[in-house]
Amino acid sequence: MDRAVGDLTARARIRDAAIGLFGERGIEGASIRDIAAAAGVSSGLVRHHFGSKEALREACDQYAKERMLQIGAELSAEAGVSGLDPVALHPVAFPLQLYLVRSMMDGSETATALFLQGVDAVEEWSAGYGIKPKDPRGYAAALAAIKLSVFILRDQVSKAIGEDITTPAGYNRIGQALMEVFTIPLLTPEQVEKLNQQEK
Amino acid sequence: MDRAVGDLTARARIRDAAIGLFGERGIEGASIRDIAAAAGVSSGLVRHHFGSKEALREACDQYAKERMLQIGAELSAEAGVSGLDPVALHPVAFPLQLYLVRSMMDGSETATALFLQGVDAVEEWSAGYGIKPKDPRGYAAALAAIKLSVFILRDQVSKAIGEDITTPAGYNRIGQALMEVFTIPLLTPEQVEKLNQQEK
DNA sequence: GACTTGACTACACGATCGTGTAGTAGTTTG
DNA sequence: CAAACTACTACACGATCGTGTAGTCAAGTC
Repeated sequence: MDRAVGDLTARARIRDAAIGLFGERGIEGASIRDIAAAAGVSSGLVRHHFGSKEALREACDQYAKERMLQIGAELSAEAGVSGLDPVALHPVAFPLQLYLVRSMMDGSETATALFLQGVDAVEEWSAGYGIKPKDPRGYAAALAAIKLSVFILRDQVSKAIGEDITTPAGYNRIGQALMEVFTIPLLTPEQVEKLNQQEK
Repeated sequence: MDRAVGDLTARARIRDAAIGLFGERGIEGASIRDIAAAAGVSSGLVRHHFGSKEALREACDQYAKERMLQIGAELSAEAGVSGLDPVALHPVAFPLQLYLVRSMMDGSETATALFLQGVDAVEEWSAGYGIKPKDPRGYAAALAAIKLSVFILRDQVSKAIGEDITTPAGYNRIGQALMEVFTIPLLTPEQVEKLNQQEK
């Protein structure tokens, strides 16, 4: 029988279902039986292919990481994009990003390593861009965290602006708003100096 | 017997233990037995005082919300602070903030309402501050989310900068870095315009 | 054609979960 | 003093969890 496009193997379906459910409900919140049901297989098959829940999670980590890097490479190849990469907004990358953040929050080393890699990238980019923060590393870490913030709080942000940011329209809107955060100086250097003195 | 300062009632100890464990491990990750053990009581007493896990969570939501607003009011009374409020950095507020974010991510209405309240505050403040974004609501939502991002990813950010941001020193450092994000314009309005045209 | 191998299911296991029940000790109330 | 109430513990319950075991079935191998 021919395999139609999107007609994945059971192993791939399990992995995709796991990434989806883990990302939505967290690692603890999604049971192997839930994942098996979502993939349309028995729970035993999950164990057969991945051995344990922890191993399944590591496989998801690895796959999500590779796909994210792959998508990022594709996007930066087809257009010279700026440091505020649009990877996170890519339709395929979206569930991957959700999963990685959840996994990261639950202590995944792979996901954390990917974050650190992102911080490195931001740091290099900002240096090449001519930005000279007093603390380049801290600056890059803050920017990297900010890039994920809207993702993590997607439900709350959606509710706040009255528009689902997981749709292209809402996504665009919050993307624009984020750009304005980076465009409008909220504080002048003088104000920062003043605040620093208050703290002492 | 006199009650020493900090010698809380069992009910308060349970609530505080729940906020701590829920915040660290997530709602699903912390069992009633864990919470009871952390509070030094039997698991039955948790049920006696709060009825159910869901009710315990709602009590934690309510308490955390009230305490956060209370701390915020105290801080803004003792010093006219700017819109980038230092509430989140207050030592007492820290575990409360951790809890609220977790609860929010797990779908708490109370925590989400507090977030929306924060967006309102940011929007009002930025308007009074003379900031004129094209999308004031989206801008405020993005800023509110950013304020929480460093919190949520505290472990990863700490690892990235090689310093624990839950300590005063590390906290100060990442706070400064965040201020620089708001001080240094990353994109000029012309660049934003250019990016918008690319998307179409 | 017998044998092996891998994909897959069905089912049972111990542990842990939230919850329910029964009962004790101490204080308050009439 | 007795009754009632509150704080609290011990323990048992059904459900669900991750995991383990046994076995089916089809495809490939010699």
